Amino acid sequence: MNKLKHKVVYAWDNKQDVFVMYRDDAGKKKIHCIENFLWYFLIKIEDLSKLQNDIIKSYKQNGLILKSSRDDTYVKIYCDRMNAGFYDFLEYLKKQKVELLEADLSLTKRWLLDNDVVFEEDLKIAFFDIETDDTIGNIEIGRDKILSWAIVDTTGKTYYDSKEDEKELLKSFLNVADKYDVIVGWNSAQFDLPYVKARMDVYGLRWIKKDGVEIWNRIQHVDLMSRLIKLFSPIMSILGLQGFSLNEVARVFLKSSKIEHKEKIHEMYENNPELLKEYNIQDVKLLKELNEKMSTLFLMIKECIWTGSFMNKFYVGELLDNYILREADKRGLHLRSRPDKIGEEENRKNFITGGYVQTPLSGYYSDVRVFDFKSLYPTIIIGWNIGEESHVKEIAKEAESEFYKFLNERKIEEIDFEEWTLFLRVQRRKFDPDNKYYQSAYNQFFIKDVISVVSGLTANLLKQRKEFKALMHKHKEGTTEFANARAMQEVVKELTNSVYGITADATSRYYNRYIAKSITITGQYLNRLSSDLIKKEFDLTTLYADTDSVFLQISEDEKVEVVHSTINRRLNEEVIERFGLNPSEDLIDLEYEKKYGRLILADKKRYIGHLVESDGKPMDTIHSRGTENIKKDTIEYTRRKFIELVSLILADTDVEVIKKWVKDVQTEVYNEKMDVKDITIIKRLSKPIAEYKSKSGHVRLAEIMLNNKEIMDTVKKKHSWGERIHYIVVDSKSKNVVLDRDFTGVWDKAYYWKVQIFAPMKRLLSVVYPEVKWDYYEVEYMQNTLF
DNA sequence: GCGGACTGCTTACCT
DNA sequence: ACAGGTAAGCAGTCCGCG
Repeated sequence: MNKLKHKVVYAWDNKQDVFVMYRDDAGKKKIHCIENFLWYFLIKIEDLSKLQNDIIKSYKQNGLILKSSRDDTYVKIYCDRMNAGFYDFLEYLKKQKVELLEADLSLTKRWLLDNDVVFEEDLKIAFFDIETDDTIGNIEIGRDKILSWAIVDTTGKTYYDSKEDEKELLKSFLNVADKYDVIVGWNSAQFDLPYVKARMDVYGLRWIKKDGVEIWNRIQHVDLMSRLIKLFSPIMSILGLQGFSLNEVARVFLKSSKIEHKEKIHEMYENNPELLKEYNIQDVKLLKELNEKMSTLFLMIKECIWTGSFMNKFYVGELLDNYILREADKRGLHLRSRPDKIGEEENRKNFITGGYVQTPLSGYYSDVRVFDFKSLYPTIIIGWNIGEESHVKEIAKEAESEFYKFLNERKIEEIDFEEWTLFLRVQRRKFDPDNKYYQSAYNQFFIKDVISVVSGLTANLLKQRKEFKALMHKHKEGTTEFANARAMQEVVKELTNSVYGITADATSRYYNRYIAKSITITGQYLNRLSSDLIKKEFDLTTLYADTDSVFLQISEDEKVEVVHSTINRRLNEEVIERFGLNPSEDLIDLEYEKKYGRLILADKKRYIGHLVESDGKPMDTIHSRGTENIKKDTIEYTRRKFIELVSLILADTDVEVIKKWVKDVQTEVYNEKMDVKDITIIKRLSKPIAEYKSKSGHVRLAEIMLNNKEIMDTVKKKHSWGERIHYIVVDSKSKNVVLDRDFTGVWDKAYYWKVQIFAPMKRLLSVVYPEVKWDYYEVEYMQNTLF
């Protein structure tokens, strides 16, 4: 095969030929076509004996198997994937218990792995948006005409078309889009792209060719909204971001907005074409500006180059898969195929244990310090050399069943820590008398001397991250070098954090319950070990712990560093002693992260307090996790009063004053006229209405709205979430709820007080003032007391 | 018909 | 279309209750 001299912009296949796009020296798109690409998968050489000669022969005769080759470890089987018997053949192999390797790879992926290609970094990008005829009203993909489109590229070059002949309009869109490598839209995976596709099908335009390939197929697509949702949905409240409409995102990040218009799109099209043009172009300009502001695509491109992926398949699982396949390939290793539907179901039957969540010593504390394990799961993957190749499979099942025998129906968190330690010690003597392995807390064993692909990769990623961080500090903020280093640091971080995820993902080729559980359960053990050591060394009791965090009460600042260094030293000593870890390693680091001057520890995953220090920087803010003030289904009134109450508590207000305050709030709820906004409950739909087994208030209301065609049903797709239903409880006993717009002024005050307002407060109050009988305030308010 | 005890479903969160 | 753990509230069911 002649090696491609140019950098690859994009590649795809039609199950027969592979098309590789690059740009020539003049910058023109060119296609390199590998006709009848010889695709293959592999099996292990020891599985060869499981095959029956006559059957293989018949597959050869009918042209399915084209040829085969072997080395010491693997047999490559070259096949015609278009052959009707292809899937039969795979089924036959599975029935013979032959493990298929890399049989799920597309022709493109196979070609990219086997040819040492360089990915093009300088991609030409354009932002696009379409406007469609909205005369009818409801959105239905492809039903009505496309009225206009706008495109702007990264240099600011702008295109717009609104000609009446839709076929010509689409042609011009296609021609402009094809000047670029990637087109970027907003919610375009759900709207613009399928819409254009559907309308092009009306005129058969999707099959127009240029240089021998369909133009439509040679343009990559990115939905900027999906990416920003992934990046920012966890921190929406911090950003003050209400949602992911283009207008809202532009408001928060750009302090800009879409063009306002009162007319419908079709009215603008007919009566005010200039405004439509302005509107359409403004949208793509917002996309361009958003990207400039956040370097989103720049980062994505970096990630693609790094892992060997294309922009239009930008999922963490896919990126990591490409990366690991490449790394394995460099070592001459071939990996098993992704599970089929049956294998996936099998995988799902196993429940992977997660992180350790200690039942908190609920209470009101001062000087609470939070410590965090730095990159806990990556640390474990590296320290224990966890991975497929290092895993000692011969004893895996027996050692696992020993673990479950030991658990004896108990939950892991119920196990006495000393007992667990003792069990592991006995097991280690039994399974690893020669000390050749690392033992995980799940009683699985990993060979010491051959570094696994996943472990080596994770170590490499952590090392890279350190280097990029150092590089960042070497350069000034605002320079290209700084931006690059920061981008790469983020890329590496995202990948590192996802390595554990793919070992527990039932659909991934890296799924392995022994491995996934070894990681999480060792994490549980380390967390408990740290508490154990802290108790022994300093007689400090851990107040709370969740996965990789540990909460301790330490008043003196000087003591914090002592605790930190002592515990880290002891942790590393203990893992060497208990699990046979490499003595030179000094991996585990329980970092000091933040301090609460005061902390109300309410329950698991629910706490709120006065944050006074974080990452070495002084702070002065109320910080909470899981409590009602940050939950989106909390009514506004409660949100406000809750924070007010917390402020009173944190300010050492006398309990009698607080009791009076509670009573006053109750009086207000029962007697004052409330703003609808204050008592509106907002709940989001998560799936199509028909799929609900249990129909709570918001679902019943949504059902009616759906029947009236006021809302669209929820689509069961990634990143497309359902409508938020705003409603008010009129009478809780009879389950009477109304939409906020239909509110008549009648609402169930007793219900609101008891459930929506007082309950969250009571949970805090009974933790802070356990001696007070707060139930008293729950009872119905008597407007006219006898006294 | 209504409530308590219980289970399962649903939402939204934490790491 | 990378994971599991958890609280809280409601729906639905069973059952008792002259």
